[in-house]
Amino acid sequence: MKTIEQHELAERMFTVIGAIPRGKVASYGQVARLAGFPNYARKVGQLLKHLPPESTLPWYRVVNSQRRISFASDSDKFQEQKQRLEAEGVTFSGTNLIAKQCFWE
DNA sequence: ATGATGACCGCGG
DNA sequence: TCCGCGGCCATCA
Repeated sequence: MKTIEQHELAERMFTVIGAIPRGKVASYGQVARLAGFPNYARKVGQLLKHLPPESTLPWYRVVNSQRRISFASDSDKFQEQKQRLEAEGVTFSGTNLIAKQCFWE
């Protein structure tokens, strides 16, 4: 993939993520597709991973296609993401499965 | 150059 | 629902 497109890819993916409404979630794959880069779900994760801590981007509204948080359930990151989502009204089942609150069906 | 590693995905069993 | 497997694509040792 060309370098110039890399920039476009990141820019568009951030735009898409920023468009996810409060209380709703979207999967990595969906973000990639809507950004115009199907098959780049892993890239989304890679970008969020390097996101600066002070970023205001709602990274926590991105979960995997199984409607689950992609961090180990015992990790701090998992707790943080879950807490942020619950603060917006997102509900989890006992097995940490997120209720059907996907932005894009 | 090559193989391992991810904040992944979809299909089966 | 829970696993395993193959496919996917960039990054790094």
